[in-house]
Parts: sequence; C-alpha cells; structure tokens
Amino acid sequence: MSPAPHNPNISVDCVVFGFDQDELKVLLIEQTRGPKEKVVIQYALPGDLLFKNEGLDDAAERVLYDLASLKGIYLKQFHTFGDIDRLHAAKDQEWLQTFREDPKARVITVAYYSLVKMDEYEPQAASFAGKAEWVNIEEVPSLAFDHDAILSMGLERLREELETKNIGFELLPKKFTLSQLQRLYEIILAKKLDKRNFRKKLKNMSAIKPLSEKQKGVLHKPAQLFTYKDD
Amino acid sequence: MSPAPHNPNISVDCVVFGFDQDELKVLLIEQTRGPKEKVVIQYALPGDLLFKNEGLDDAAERVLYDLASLKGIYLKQFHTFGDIDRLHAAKDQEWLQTFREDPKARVITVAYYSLVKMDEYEPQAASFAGKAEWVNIEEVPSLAFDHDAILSMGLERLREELETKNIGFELLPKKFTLSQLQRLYEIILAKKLDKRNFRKKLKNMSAIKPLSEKQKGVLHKPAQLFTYKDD
DNA sequence: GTACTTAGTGTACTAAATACACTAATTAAT
DNA sequence: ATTAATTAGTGTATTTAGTACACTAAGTAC
Repeated sequence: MSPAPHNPNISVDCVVFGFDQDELKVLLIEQTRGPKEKVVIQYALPGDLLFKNEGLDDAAERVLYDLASLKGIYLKQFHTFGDIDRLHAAKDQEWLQTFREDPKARVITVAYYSLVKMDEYEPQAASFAGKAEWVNIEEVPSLAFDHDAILSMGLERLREELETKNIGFELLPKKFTLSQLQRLYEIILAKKLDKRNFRKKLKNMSAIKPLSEKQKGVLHKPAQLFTYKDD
Repeated sequence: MSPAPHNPNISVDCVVFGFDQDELKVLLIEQTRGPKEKVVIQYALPGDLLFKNEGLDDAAERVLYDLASLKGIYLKQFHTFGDIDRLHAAKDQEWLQTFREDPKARVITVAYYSLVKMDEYEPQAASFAGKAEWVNIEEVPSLAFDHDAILSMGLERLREELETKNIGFELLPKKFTLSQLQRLYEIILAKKLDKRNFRKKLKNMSAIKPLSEKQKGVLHKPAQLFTYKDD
C-alpha cells in the first residue's frame, strides 16, 4: 500500500431514466471513433470531470444540461465508484488513448440517478460530445469502463425508491392515467400488479388527484387524467 | 463556473457506531492543539486522505484500523460530500493551518458508516493521531468541518437499515438476550417497542437461534442467550 | 349496431401489526 | 426462610394492510 496521498480526477456520471411507450429507457452517450467518425465503438453514461469551483450536485446538473439539454430534473447521488482500475478494462484502453492525455490516470466517479419526464424533454446532443440516445433498458449493450456496474446499481436504487417513495410521477407527464402509472410500476419492478389493489393503495396514499379532464384520441373508453399533489 | 477540471484531494470519513450500556455511541477523534498539546479544540470523525493504490473501501478499512485498531467490521459507503467550502467553516481555519500545507485545498470525502461490537474491540489511539473516543450520540459536540452533517446522515442511514435489514446484531456481542436486542432497537429508533410483538416478529424472521446457555451474574431472572444464524 | 379495446369498480380472505397483563426465576436483605 | 425487587417470558383478540378475483362502462372502427 502506498504511503502517500494523491489527487485523482473526479467525475460525475448520471444514470438517467425515462419512461415512454411502455418502456424503461436510459440515456446513453454514443462514443464514436475511426477515420470517418462513424464507427460506433461504445456507449457510456453521460458524465464529465468535475470543475474547480463546482459542487458535485452542480456538476451532475451541468452534465445533464450540456450533454442532453436536461434541466431542473430529479437528481440524486447514489454511490461513488473508486476502484483503482475502474477505467482500465481491456476494451477501454484504445478509446482512452484517443480522449485523455494519460490513460493510466485514476478517476473516481460520483454516480447520480435521475428521472426524466420524456414528454417534456427531448435530449439533444451537444456538438462537442457524442450523440445522446434513449436506449431501452433491456437492450443496453456493454458499456465503457465500469458503467455497466454503475447502471446496474442505479437501476437497483430506482427500484428501491419506487417501492418506498412516491417517485413514479417523475417519469410520467404531468397528466397521466392510472393505467400508465401502473404500467410504469409493472415494468420497472418487473412484476404484474392487480389493477384494483393498485388503485386502492393509491387512494390510501392520496398522493394524486383527478383532473376534470379525460384522455383523448384513444380508440377505447377514455381514462380519467390525474396529476400529483405536491401538498 | 470554471471551465477546467481539477484534482481535489479525496478522503474517507467513517461514522462508527457502537452500542454499550444502553447507549448508542459514535467514535470520535479528539484533535488537540496548543503549546502543551493539551487544549482540546475539537472532535472529528475518523478519516484520512486516500492513498494512491488504494480503493475507497480499502481506505475506509485502513482508517479504522490505524485510528482505532478496528478490523473486519461492518462497513458501508453511504454518501460523498463535495461542497466547495466544506472544509472552510470559520471554526476550522486555525486548525487547518496547523495540519495541512494548504488550508484552501479542496477535499472531497466519501463517507462510510460502520457497526462495531464494542465488547470485542476497544479502540486504541494510534500514536500519530488524536485519541479515539466513544461518545454518546446524545452528547456529541459540534464537530470539525462538515462532520456534523456527515454524522447526521450516517445516523439517518443506520435507522433506515435497522428497519429494513437485520443489522442489529452487528452492534451486539455474539451472545445476547432478546431484551438487549430490543433496547438496541428502541434506542436507535427512539421509540418504545412492545416486548411480545417484538419477539413474535423475530420468531417469524428466524434470524436468531437460542443457545443452551443463560445470562449470568444478574440480579434477577436470567435471560436466555441467543445468537445470529448466518444461514 | 356489432366487435373491439381499455377503464373502472367491490367484496371476501389472508397475513401482518398492534394492544394489552400476568406468572416465573433469580438476587439481596432481613 | 421469607420477602422485596427486578427483569424474563408468554398468548389472544383486534385492527390494519395486502391479496385474489370478474364483470360492466365508454369510447372507436367498421
């Protein structure tokens, strides 16, 4: 063990969840490489090195804004990853050399997870970064560095929070139907829920209130729209 | 906002809990200063800067071993504190100058909480550090830097874990009575529990098993001793 | 107006949490 | 040996939360 302290780089990485079309998605940055800048070599979580006069939460907000034009969204720190070799998987060596001065430099990353109302925000790639892309959680490829582990812990935390706190609405439009909310729970928790029991529980929690408005443009009985009470 | 990354120092700080004599205690390092090294100026959580070839968890283990001779104990990362000015409260300026080269240097700290069987380990101060001392959680003075906030979040997490996971035994001797376990819950959660309901719940969880041994040397009916099953 | 689709609703059963009071075993003092 | 003091140990009834389950209602497309 080395007897001297040192000064690693610090980054933040964000696991950004969205829900759309009955699918749980995560926002990934496409890292391209090659002569024509066309060959996709891998995907990574949105992240960046910490700036000098910036708090950790600030950095996470900045990352989401710069890389995906996301602003004012639910954001929560969940774990810090600091293994010595977390950047140095064989698959990442080549890529590291194209982007960083010193591929051996140590980087400790503080991970956040984040919930986005996909109807309100359409991520746009900043020009300097790779393209930001929503990827179905079921179809996420192997990611750069230890981002697989980060994503997987982020997903675990999302599930925990969803079962204990009322955060489901952070992933839905302001106005939503009870069936939408239920599908969200079913998909994230990967289990079927009973419609009547689900609604009974919601009623007891009284966290939502009905609007005087109904669903439109559907080819079946239109559902009552609800919204969250902030009380 | 500064447009350049930088390399702050990284430290780990540990919120170490112990339980003894019906009191929840936390391990603090006494920081002394002055001509005779006798004037106590403040207490701090055990912590140290991260070494070069050391993972975060390793650093936390090292800190506990070096500062308190604690080894092989329950240890869990819970939050990373990175405010720009977290070291720079007015009360800390003087002290910083005596210990660190640059009192303006930024330090980001990864916080752990830790559970200790106090009967097995008696902390001993390493010579180079301040004295390690168990302090009743109710009597903790204002700590150095932002350690008040770290302690307070650590305590919050201890309470959450105690209600959801079976971690109570980490704070008790290997052999314990049900009343001891109940008092531990009562004191940490700061609420009274019903004896019969508490025992009923334990029975259902079947996480403990009775030993063929009874409490000794008490001036009342001796209680059955139990131990945790690891199964 | 018929077929299709999803919305919306109540009741009976089961499991978990709560409220509650007395007897048993030991020590210390007399 | 008896008594006082102290904590250990035990069961039942009630309330609350969770589960299982099936039909009618409101709209669209044809």
